[in-house]
Amino acid sequence: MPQITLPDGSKRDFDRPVSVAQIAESIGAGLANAALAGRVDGALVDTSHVIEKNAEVAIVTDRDAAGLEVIRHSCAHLMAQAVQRLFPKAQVTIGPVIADGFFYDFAFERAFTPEDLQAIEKKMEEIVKEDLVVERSVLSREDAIAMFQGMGETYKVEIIKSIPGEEALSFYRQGDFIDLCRGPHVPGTGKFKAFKLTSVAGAYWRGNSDNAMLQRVYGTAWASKADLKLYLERLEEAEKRDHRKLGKHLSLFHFQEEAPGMPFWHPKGWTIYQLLQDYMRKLQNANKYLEVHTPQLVDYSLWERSGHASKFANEMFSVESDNRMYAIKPMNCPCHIQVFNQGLKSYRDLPLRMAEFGSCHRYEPSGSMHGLMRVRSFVQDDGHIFCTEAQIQSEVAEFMALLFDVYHDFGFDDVILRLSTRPEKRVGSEELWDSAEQALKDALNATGKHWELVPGEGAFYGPKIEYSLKDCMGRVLQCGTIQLDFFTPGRLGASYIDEDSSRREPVMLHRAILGSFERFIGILIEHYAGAMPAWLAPEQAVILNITDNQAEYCSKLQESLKNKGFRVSADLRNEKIGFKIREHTLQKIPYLLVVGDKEVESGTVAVRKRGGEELGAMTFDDFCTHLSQDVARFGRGELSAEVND
RNA sequence: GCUCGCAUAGCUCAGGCGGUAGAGCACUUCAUUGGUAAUGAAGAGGUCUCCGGUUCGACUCCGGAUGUGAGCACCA
Repeated sequence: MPQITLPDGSKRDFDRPVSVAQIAESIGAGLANAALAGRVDGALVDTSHVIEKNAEVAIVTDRDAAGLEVIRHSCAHLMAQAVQRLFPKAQVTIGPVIADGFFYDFAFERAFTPEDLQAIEKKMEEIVKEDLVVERSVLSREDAIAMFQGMGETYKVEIIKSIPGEEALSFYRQGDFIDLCRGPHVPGTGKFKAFKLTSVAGAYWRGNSDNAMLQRVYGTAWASKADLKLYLERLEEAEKRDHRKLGKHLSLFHFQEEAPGMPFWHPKGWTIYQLLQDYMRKLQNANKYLEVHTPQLVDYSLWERSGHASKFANEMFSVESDNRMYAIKPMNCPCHIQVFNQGLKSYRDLPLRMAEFGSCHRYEPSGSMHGLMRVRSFVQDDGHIFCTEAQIQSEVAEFMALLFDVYHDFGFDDVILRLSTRPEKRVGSEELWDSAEQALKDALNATGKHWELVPGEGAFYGPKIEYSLKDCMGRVLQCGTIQLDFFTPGRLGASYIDEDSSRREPVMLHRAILGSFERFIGILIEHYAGAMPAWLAPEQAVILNITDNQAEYCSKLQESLKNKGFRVSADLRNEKIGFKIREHTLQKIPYLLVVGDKEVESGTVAVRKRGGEELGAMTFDDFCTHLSQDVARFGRGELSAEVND
């Protein structure tokens, strides 16, 4: 006789085993209708799940994050059913929930077209109208394999065979469609209120590029039409912020066929680039980094010695000249070790922090390139710390403090920390890995922030921490990293003399905060929607005259502001003021300084902020103070500007 | 690299049973000197990405290359 405890603490007694749906019914008809699943003692179950013992039960509806997941998961089944009705030859494989939606991979003789997508969506609507009951059942492995074999679903057979253990498997049937699935699922196909198929693309079976390519159909599903609309608007917003689009519109950079994946930086974009680099250089100097500069072209033998050639030969650009093979450096660390190796090093020299803004090239696969986010030529805020094992933890801690400061200056306060530990294939003793991983864990714990463990994802030469930030659209972007390396220094002959006069190999920490400047600028453009905060804006202010009468005053004003170190231009064209305001607003200039006869007479400027706010007339000195204060704020807490077309 | 799209003026994009193309903005010139998101008029501007094929004729159809987009795979 189960006693059910509801989330509000109230208890209900039933005189026989009771299903989640019946519990919902007992509370109210509205809730019974809204019920999508149940949570019994913390575990998600179907509404048909029968409870025999005392339990804590919550009814899951679409107002619950878990309910939305159930909808999306079930929507993947709905789509698979629609696909199989339209294309009986299509085989089903897997269909998981992803952020904001779901996908389902099908094996089919041809690619789906956008027209197919429309037809599938229409068929899905039909199945929703049919309001089929979704039934859970349990089959033994043998029966399940026999059933799917009979249906010609060879991929499903393979999936079942790969599931370890001997326990029975659960299946979900809705009308003519049945799928292997852990569940839970919505009780009926009438529960879907808002979904849309968004795209189709190829995807390898089991994520392995040696396998067949399947057809992956992406979709999104929401609790209501209004939520779906909000989501689609969010996609549109993201499209407007696309750094490739804004980069062209604001004339920051361009790409062209002759240099695929290698940006041509325009004056404005390069201004941002240099400002960022100056900013990092100052911080690094203040944090005892020693900046160096090493060759871009290095004899291939160095890459053979470092071990890169054997693993990354296909990803390195090489140059033959004078019967010698050179590689264009894909990274700076082997060169930094060459600098370290000059002169005998003592333990007193450690930790030695070396930094370089070195131009690197990598032959990235053509399909992986994406605007500034993934390029073939880039510069990192790269640094290598040579230290002893005992110094690892404090070096990592100091690095992290610097990293959080930097991110804060850009308004990124939500940082995701991930520790990747020893992979299967690795070098170094277990004790070394133990202490290295522990040092990283201690440093992470010392931050007091939440961090995730990613087992087995470390590099073969050492564990690493990766730092991802969340932009204003909620997208997660990996930028910073610190990697321990027990391998490369020894391989390239780095050593120091320890206290006891013995020769030892230093540990090397590879580290970056921004990652590559290219990618980071791409991220900033999208984060700020192109409206860079004053400290980074390529043009901080534009002076606009009303008529030719004020031209001379404007030119002098511009000169004075430039002398103060501000980036200011003057637009003295014979155009109406409204026209100029519009043009420079679209160029997202932080401050527009309007000068008419009134201002000339009073020796002021009329200041208009980006976004339209009028600050009124100001003297030259007042404006300088205002702009200086704005610059000093960096991008801390910067709100995303509205996007104009 | 793989699957499927896309490639037309500086930019954003139309277009055509296969008969060598159009708009808006930008640009140039002229008029206009105007107070906070588009002053008016005129003009100039294109090997329709490249290389083959089919055809009397290809920007349009077919094949390939390159670039690019969405995914997948990769990311020292």
